[in-house]
Amino acid sequence: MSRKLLLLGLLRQRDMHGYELHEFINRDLANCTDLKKSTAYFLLNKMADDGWVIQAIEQEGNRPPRQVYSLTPAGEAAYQELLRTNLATYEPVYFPSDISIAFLDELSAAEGLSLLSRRRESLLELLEKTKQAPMHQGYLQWLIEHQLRHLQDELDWLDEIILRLSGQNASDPIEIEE
Amino acid sequence: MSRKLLLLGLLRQRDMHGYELHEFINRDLANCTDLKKSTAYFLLNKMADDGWVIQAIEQEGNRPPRQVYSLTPAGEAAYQELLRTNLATYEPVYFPSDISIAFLDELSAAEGLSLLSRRRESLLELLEKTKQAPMHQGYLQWLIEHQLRHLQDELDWLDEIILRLSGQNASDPIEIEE
DNA sequence: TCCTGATTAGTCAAAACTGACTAATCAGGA
DNA sequence: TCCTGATTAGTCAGTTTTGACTAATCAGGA
Repeated sequence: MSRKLLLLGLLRQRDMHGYELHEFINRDLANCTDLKKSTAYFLLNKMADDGWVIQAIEQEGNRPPRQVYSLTPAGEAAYQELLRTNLATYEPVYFPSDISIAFLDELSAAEGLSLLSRRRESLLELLEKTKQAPMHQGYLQWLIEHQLRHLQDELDWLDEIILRLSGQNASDPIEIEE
Repeated sequence: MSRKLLLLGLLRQRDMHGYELHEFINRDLANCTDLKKSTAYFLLNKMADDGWVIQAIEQEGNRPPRQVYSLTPAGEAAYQELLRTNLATYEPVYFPSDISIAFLDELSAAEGLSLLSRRRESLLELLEKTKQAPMHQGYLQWLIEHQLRHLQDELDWLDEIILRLSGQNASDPIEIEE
């Protein structure tokens, strides 16, 4: 749903072809969503079937022809509705990397710590990459700021559980807090 | 990947049938992952095909027979590997609810604020529900704690952007920060 | 006893998503 | 000029995920 909203919102600003949409999203919005090329095409086709967008064939110079998409009135209406629904609801997110935390007691504290420090590396790398993200106009910048805050919070949390684990002997019973 | 790890990890503790697995995950781990029933069955079948688990037919009383799953040695090996990979990497998450933020300039500040306050309601509700989550043993509790911290951070962020938006007149140009 | 609605335990077709592949064109150096 | 590797613009078959449905059994009250 949010992916469709994104595509519609971008097409609303100006007509684009599929590849261009995908390029923009993957270069400039990589830290906000991950939309694979084939998914973008799939959604565009679906929205064309539903009459939300129309495809026009455009030929530029010698290059092979390409599909340029633009919003229809129905697409504009869908956009308005999706925008409001998305704004008004909070979609929960889950942390796939948390699952292994649940099974930490299968490992020695030493191995757990060593693996988690590799996770820390990988998180740090992501944080740095996000900091390098190009500046955006207007509210787009907020998305990056949000992700940045989130990654910082994640780092804090990871350090916290590394600390807890460090204070524990492998054979000690696990302490459960109230 | 993390879903398979979860199923394997649970089956490792004791044999279960599909419905039981799904029940446990949806009741006790609802704030850590969302695994639909049909997805659980799909994954279990796949893992059976791959020789990670075996199905045994169990009949209890008069009830219709059901498939009980248990780990094979190959499943145990897969579990060990998935556990370490999952622990050692940080999987990024994206916020589907952020997409509409990017298009906030399409709305008047008043309408944006009203929609965001409904979002705040929905987030608050989720936060309360998560606080009500039953206590868990050992590291499982950490997952809930993580989700709780995260939701609290999300609330802080939401309040921050509501504040920023409140200070803005609908017709003012958008301020971009350094 | 019979009926009703909740619980248990799934199945299945359809929808959504992805990775791997194709094929053209262009830029640049040998 | 010709060759090579990068860029552009997709397609498509396969995988993953889901919602809607089925069908049995059980608990409890009328």
